[in-house]
Amino acid sequence: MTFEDFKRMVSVSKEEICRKILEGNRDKIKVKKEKKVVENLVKIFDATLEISNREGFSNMTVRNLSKKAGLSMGALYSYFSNKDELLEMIQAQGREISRRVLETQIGPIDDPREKLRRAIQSHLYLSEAMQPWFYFSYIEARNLSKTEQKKAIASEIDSETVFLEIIEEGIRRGFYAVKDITLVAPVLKAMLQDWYLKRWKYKQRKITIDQYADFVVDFIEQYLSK
Amino acid sequence: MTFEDFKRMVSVSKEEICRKILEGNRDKIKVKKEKKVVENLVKIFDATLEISNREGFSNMTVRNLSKKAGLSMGALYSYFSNKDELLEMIQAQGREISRRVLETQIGPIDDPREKLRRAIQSHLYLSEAMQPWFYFSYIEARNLSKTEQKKAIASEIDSETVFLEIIEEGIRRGFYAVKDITLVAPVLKAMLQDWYLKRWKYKQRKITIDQYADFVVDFIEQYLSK
DNA sequence: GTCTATACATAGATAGAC
DNA sequence: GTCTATCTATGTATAGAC
Repeated sequence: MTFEDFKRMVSVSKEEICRKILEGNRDKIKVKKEKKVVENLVKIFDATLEISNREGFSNMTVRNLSKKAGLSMGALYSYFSNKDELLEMIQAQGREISRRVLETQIGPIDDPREKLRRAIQSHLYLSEAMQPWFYFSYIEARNLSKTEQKKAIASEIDSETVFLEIIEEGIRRGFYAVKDITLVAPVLKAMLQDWYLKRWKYKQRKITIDQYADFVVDFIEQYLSK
Repeated sequence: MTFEDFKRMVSVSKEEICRKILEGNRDKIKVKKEKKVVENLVKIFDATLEISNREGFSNMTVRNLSKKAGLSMGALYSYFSNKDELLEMIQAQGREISRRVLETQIGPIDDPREKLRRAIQSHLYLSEAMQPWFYFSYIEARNLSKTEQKKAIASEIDSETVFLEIIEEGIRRGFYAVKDITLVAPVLKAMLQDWYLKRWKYKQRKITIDQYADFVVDFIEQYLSK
């Protein structure tokens, strides 16, 4: 599967995402016309991600957001009741999509080696297709409330566990060498995150997503091979 | 060399660091008594790092800082002329110390394999000894002015180049396999950074710094080995 | 549903007494 | 060298007209 195939398969269009956000937040959003809501949510999240990823969420004023999104301040507050709620909505949706996509991508695969490759690839592809969301989620997690921070941490641990279990299965089935793998999943996560955290670096050096994916897979497999 | 040896060798005490900051900023700091300055700078940076690493630099108010540092707001402004300058001072000092320590630690070593190991170890040890500084520098780099951001990027590239050149030398001298190493240094950096960015994770799992260092060295060497 | 106008709080920064 | 008091700008959030 290429990156283009991936984008077609998983529905990560802005409208799609905003429709899901609406579903999960009917109580918080005051406006009732579904079409209108989705339309405006796209504007709001686009603007929020753009401003925040440039100058930080706490430096983004609602006035700035209003201007960039093309909605008045009053109108904005019909879609969220305060700034923190806006932050939470984006974070929650990011987690939800990650979990779902990863699950559907690797669920059916049996061979642990193939499964590991696809898990790495899917993770990178998804973070590429939704780069602003992933960057935002990582960087702004610190601005969440204590309870929401716990959810972010749980999500990180969760996706790490997915990798760990694939590797353990690979060892059990004799595909990988028997060795201490405590730190493999954590550093693998770090490598995957670096792709969207340091986009500037890889762009500048003209590294494609497939080159990066191949490298990470190769790197990990060398370590796990007997 | 153990972590304890390292801390004794390189002078990374708060006073030491603040004395260096004073040297580089005599023009910006209005107070003249050297002893007093160092004493207060320690309080100011301690408080800044503590508050910022918890809730972000932009969410830290000068009032909060004043309270935590035990100095009035008026007094604070004798040590920096505005909040951004405070940010820059910390960042500049972090870069300077990193560069210097890394250089002195690996400078004299000849064998590329030994050099690579020491570079990884020193980098981790330093980031451990100065964890709040490193965390702050990474996270708050985005709040710097465009010119200062360029310096931060240059510093990242610079330390990456150190690793790259050691590895190239290792290949030339026949210690490592001849293969494409374009992405080795970037992901190595990502792994080193993860240690101070996700302190909570490694602490919780009781991973020691030496365990982590050994793993990263092993991981990289497996990949580079013929 | 969306706007404008505004209330109210809190931010960064400084002046002038001590 | 340090403090308190205060200025001014800007922040979030809402009320009420359209």
